[in-house]
Amino acid sequence: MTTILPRSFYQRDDVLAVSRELLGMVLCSKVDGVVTKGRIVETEAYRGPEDRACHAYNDRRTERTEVMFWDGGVAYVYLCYGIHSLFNVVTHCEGVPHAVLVRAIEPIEGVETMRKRRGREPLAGGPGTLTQALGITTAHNGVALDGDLIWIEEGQPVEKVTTGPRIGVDYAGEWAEMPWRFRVSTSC
DNA sequence: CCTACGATCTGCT
DNA sequence: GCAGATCGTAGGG
Repeated sequence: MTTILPRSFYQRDDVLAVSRELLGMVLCSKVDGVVTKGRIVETEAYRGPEDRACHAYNDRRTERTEVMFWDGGVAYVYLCYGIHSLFNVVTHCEGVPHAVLVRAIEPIEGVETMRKRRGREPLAGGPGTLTQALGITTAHNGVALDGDLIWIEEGQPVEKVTTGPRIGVDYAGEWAEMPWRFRVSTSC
């Protein structure tokens, strides 16, 4: 018996808590009739409008960032470097652009399909590779996370979490130093 | 309309 | 360790 995270999980006002608590949860997709799943092991929180590293910094509301302003519980998928689709979970309520970037997962189900989609290692150890493994593209931008395309299931509790600054946001000044990156600790 | 650049990955050194 | 790939956005003219 598996439990799918309800929209209320995402709609809370603390994006840092959601980011941390997503560790250990299971990100699932159904694409081309195939279900693939992976355990979330790394996330980053983005807290617009005050967070300069966030696309929606200073309430910048455009066609791309629009989804971040929606009510929590939908997917924000955008293209990075013209190549990679990056998957985020939108949190908080309508009008507040908070989101959590999923940076890495550990394959659980549909591993052969992931191998086929990727064609190389690592299977899903980065934000751009995990979307490829799960078949997630920008076509999924705005889809509900309690639907049957993309959803997140409750997983095993996480033992230990390490935090640190977010990756690739050096341009964001003091905001780049915020310890808003969360990882499942590999050490004992 | 036009141009600069990015929440990355890969292959080669 | 580093540069090139590659194209949708955003912002300025």
